[in-house]
Amino acid sequence: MDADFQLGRPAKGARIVVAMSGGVDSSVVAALAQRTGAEVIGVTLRLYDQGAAAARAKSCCAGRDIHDARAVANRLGFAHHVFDYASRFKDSVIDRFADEYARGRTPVPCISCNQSVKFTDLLAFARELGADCLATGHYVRRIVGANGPELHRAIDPARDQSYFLFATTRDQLDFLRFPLGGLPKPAVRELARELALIVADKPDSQDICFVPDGDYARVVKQVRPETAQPGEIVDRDGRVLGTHPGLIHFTVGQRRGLEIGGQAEPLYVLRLEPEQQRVVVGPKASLAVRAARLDGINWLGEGQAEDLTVKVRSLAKPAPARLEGDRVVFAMPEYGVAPGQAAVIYDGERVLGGGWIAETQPAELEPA
RNA sequence: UGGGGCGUCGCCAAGUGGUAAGGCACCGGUUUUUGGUACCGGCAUUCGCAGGUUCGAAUCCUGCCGCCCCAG
Repeated sequence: MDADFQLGRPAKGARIVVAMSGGVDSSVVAALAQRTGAEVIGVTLRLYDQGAAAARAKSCCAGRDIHDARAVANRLGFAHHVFDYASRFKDSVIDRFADEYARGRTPVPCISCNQSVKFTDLLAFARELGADCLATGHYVRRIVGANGPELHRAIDPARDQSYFLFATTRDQLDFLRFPLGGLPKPAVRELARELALIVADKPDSQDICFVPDGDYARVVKQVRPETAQPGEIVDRDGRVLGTHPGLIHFTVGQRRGLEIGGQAEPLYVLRLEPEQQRVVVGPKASLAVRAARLDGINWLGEGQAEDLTVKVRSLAKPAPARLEGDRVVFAMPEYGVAPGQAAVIYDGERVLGGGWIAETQPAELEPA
């Protein structure tokens, strides 16, 4: 299996920098890069202090993973560098993550990370190294069209990571390569086994990489202790139904953790009110959203396309929608649309762009 | 201390003689490079307590305890 790194010139003499997390995917990317005959330079970033995270098998970019990345580079025989980006990562990802929760929003740290540390800092560094491109293990496709490189969803919808890459700029896309976007995950693992890479059977990463045990609220409290404010859980009419240990434990659409029993149907978080430290809850029907206003929009398309689809979460199938200025209007109601999350806009398989959800409009009129 | 009603899992609640529904909550799992959702599984040998009747009671009887309402 060979991958096209779209170098635009003979691979011999070209230089490919590979962002290596220490996982299977980016390790295979490095192997594929080397197969082209180009010079490969593996780069692994230390993103946060190890400590508890280091012991965690499913994390990325901590001690264990750095070791693994290096082992892969050694085995395949190319240069490998480790850089400490912990300070930058804290400013751009962790602090922002905590600040968003403090504002009653629900952040997507993986997008912040791609936006800043990976596609700004690391990418600039790769350019300084005189590289022809920066390759990553993201499951997404870069397809060169009439107007330059386009971003497309991965072949395998179950692995597609385009949601996390909506903020990629044209300039960044120009330099980036995603050789795995056209491959099914099993093939990647198979290749890793063939190459006897130490990471071939490593579990996929999941959850937030810098949260060692899934307890993200603890991390937020560490960074912003003032966010641990208890408050009331109220219904849409303001009736107090219970209390909560802090807004940071909740997100729009969330059902579990409210600890309110005796209801005929489940209650979901409808919105967070940071000024009052209140969690507003209601039945599922009240969760329906018909439109969302976006900010921080990044646009990779040319002009306006019809028949758009939009994803408001990474997994979900893209849902039919249309664009009205900075608003996305869904053809069918969406549920669990949280401010702070991303809305990513597609024309078929192609990523046209996206933005951060600033506010949403309920599909049903709330009783005044 | 006259009358009436009620007491079934953390909450709501079905069940009036045949051997404890269901919902919510909670817990576990599946899925997943964000949060969440969804789905699957678990969750009262026991029905306020103590006796009694019966082959058999949460369901009938007696007493006690607790709560609520009305009236004094």
